[in-house]
Amino acid sequence: MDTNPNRAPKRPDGGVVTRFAPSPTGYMHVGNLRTALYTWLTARHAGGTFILRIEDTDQGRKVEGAVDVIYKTLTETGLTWDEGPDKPGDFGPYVQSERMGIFKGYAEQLVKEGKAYYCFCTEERLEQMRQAQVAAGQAVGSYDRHCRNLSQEEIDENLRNGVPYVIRQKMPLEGKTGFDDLIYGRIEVENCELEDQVLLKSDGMPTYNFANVVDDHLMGITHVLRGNEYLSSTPKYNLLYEAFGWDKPTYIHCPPVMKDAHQKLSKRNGDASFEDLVAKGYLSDAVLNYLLLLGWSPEGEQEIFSLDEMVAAWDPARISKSPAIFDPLKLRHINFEYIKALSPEAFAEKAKAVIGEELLAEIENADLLCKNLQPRTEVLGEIPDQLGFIREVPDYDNELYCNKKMKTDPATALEALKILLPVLESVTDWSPETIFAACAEKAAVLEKKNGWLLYPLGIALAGTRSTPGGGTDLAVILGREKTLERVKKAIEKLS
RNA sequence: GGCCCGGUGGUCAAGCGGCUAAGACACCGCCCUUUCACGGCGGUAACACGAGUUCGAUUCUCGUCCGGGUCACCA
Repeated sequence: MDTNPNRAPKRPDGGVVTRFAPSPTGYMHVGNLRTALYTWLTARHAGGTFILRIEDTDQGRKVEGAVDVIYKTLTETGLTWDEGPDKPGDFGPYVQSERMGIFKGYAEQLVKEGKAYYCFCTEERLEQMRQAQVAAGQAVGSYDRHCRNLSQEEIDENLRNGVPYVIRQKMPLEGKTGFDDLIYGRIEVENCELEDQVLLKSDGMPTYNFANVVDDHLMGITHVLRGNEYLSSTPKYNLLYEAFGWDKPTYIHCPPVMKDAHQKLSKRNGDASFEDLVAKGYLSDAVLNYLLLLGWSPEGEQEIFSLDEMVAAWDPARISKSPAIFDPLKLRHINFEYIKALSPEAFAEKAKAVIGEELLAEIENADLLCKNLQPRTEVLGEIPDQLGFIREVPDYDNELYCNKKMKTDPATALEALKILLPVLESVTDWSPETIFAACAEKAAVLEKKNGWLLYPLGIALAGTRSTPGGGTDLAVILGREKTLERVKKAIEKLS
């Protein structure tokens, strides 16, 4: 294995290279998606390279088709990647499980240089050590560096005898280690707080932290975006870069997306996945737009951003330091903005898909319905809730006819409907304009407000106060036959 | 517990020594109107607390409190 870092392919200097490195768990939860977005934006804003690396070394939770979910989500949201498992570049492989062979050499290089050492401690010894620490009232968890100063003879003998070992990094014993984070600024820790971390496990595989540093370096990553739970381990990352003499990346740690003040948003907490939101009728662009604003703010007042506008406006330094609670209500609103911006045709297509063939068949004028639905729809999946009246008029109380502003009550409604029935029957061209004109004309003759006549029509036709359209629109949506039939029934009910 | 990070209205947030402390969502009211919405206009509501620095602190420093993260041969 060639472990000479100078032999690894190098990217041209100056370009920003970022990477999104999800583990394939079978879903994309919105916190991850937000990280992907921020990472992508950081690359795109700088005209750099965005890499997709799959971290699939978590043997415990392999899920079939999980990688496809990642591809699908990124594709659907427009977060295109330049290199990835399906887009080989010069810095692959891009699936971590296929990279397992390259780490041992790097770890051994550090041993040779005296920056790391073989540790032959057994699980039992480590356990005893911890118990002793507890007994002594010391802080638990830190390795006592027993093998750090083994003699060369001891080491050689152990190796000869095939004693299992791990490779640990030698941490400095004194002083401080710090790093600069683009969001959090300078962060320093005492080196004595740092454990001699394991780089290579006894099975020859790298630990996550080690693999990450090596992979990021080999892939030429210049900006590392990740959750701020890594803030405490970043000094160790830096020490590793220093041990190898590699250039350190710019760190950009993002605060978490929360479910409430105490818990992170997670798969366990229910509908935190992108797929679920889309299934409920949120537009993928809207979800992405909401996520953009959850933990980041632009310089101006703009809130709705196309992908291109995001790229132009992006400034990672404006990422917030504190956690952000995911607010479904705000998401609804953003989604609503996107729905309103849809062309009537585009909306109708989406709406009809949700309504379904069966119900559609009972609607006389679906386009008019959709036109009325568009400004009343925040989430596509909730459209059917507004359509209960189409099949049949629900049971309702005649008190529904009371409306102060329209000056109506059951008595006036009966009067109005009786007047309306012949008017409607006489309409030959069953269009919204004609029907409304006929009704309005009648109202004028009666010297009543339109609402006095038409509010009762809406109740008669739908049996509910809130409907996608006024009385005359409902008449068109339901069709002539149903309309006349329902008006007659309502008159009976009121009589 | 040690170490690290955070703390502006209910939520997202602007602010980066001097402001009547933006804006958005939500909520309330009014207008528009053939219902409900959309839209328009207006309103309620915040700098966790205590010291210090300063002529002056939401902005800087320290402490307290609260919240989160992290302390594996897991990723």
